[in-house]
Amino acid sequence: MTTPRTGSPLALTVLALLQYRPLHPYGIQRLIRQWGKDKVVNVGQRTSLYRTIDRLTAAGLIGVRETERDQAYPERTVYEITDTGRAVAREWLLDMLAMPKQEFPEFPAALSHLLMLAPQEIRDAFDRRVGTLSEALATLEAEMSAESGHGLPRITMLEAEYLRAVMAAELQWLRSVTDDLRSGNLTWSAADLLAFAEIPE
Amino acid sequence: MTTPRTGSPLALTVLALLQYRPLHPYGIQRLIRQWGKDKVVNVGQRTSLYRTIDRLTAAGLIGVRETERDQAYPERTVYEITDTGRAVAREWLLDMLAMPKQEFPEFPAALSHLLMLAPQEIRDAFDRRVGTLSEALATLEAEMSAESGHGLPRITMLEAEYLRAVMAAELQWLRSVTDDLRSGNLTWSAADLLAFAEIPE
DNA sequence: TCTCAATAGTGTCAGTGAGACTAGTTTCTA
DNA sequence: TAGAAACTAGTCTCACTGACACTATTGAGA
Repeated sequence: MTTPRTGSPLALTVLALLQYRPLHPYGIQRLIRQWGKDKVVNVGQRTSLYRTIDRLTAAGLIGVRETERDQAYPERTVYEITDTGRAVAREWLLDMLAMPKQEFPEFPAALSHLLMLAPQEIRDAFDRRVGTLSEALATLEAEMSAESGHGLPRITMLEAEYLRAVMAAELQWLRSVTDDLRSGNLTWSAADLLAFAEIPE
Repeated sequence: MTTPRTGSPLALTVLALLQYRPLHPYGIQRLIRQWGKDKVVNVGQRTSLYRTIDRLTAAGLIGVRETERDQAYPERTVYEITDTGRAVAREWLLDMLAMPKQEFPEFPAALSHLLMLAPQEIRDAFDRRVGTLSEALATLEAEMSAESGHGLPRITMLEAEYLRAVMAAELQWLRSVTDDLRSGNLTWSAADLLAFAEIPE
């Protein structure tokens, strides 16, 4: 009956959706996709969804509404949120908004080992990254203008705005670095390497 | 003997450090901290480090050099990288650089549920986030200028540059949103909420 | 008619993250 | 100088995530 220490994105989303109305797991998954929230929570792995639901149930944050049988599909358990669930969701949300969490995305980690590669290889890799990243940015912006054209208020698109801001920053940084690599503005020598590799024991 | 499908930041870092010289696990951990790489790989949890080392050993990417006994401390197993390890590290690195990975940080997920909160609560939460985030940015910039003053070449600070670019973008976005919230430029009504909540079944 | 996609759920494994626990050693300090 | 704190070095468990595969049924399209 203890509430999980930290609300994961998926757990928060489940609680949030159940505040609109009771749903069965598959319905939650569909709704996440329909509302485009699959950009910010990973619902591709249904295992996680079912496990999350189990945990939330065990913690008393959600409960079983009914078990319906559509005589066509497997049994579907419909869940609803509890009062505790409503309160906890608010707490989690406030916490996740106010306190930045140290996360460890893989790109900066990779960046810190560039010395393993030749300059040419780095350029090629960065070029490829710029390519896929700018495509993704274009897609995102298309979706955003489609949605706003559809009359959706801005408050429902803040997460997309944020993603756009961060992606744009990454792209801009990448482009400036590739420029510097190409122009010879960013070079390093074997001597640098050795100096850096002076390992204190 | 199969190489793990995907190289985690930590696994890559272990391989990278062992290219400079053989090390024991604790030495790896210290080196990560000394070189400031603990900003981009999570080495706080030593469990992961030991497990990663076991996996790399099982995969033949690293091997046991020797087992030394300093008669003071527990036994220390010293590992060294293998030729396969060197090759795999390069592959992983190129892959991680070139192909952006879909990751799911919690902040955008939280953003997508702002409708659960009152405008005032959102403002407060954002203000707190701006506070801690700008402190973190200041710290990072201080470290960067210290390092560059210390004569370290730019190539060794690219990950810090990247982090700074992304953090700055997040801060700028946050500030613009809080401004809009305060100025009344970003509002929403119960009607918006209902329209948004029209759930197709 | 056959295949494919969608519906709905289960299972297994690898890996990460947080934390506690053991146990010896050096260093600071009251 | 005794005791506290911090460092060295490693183990263990638990909770959670992510990837992938498997079972079954149904409806739609080629």
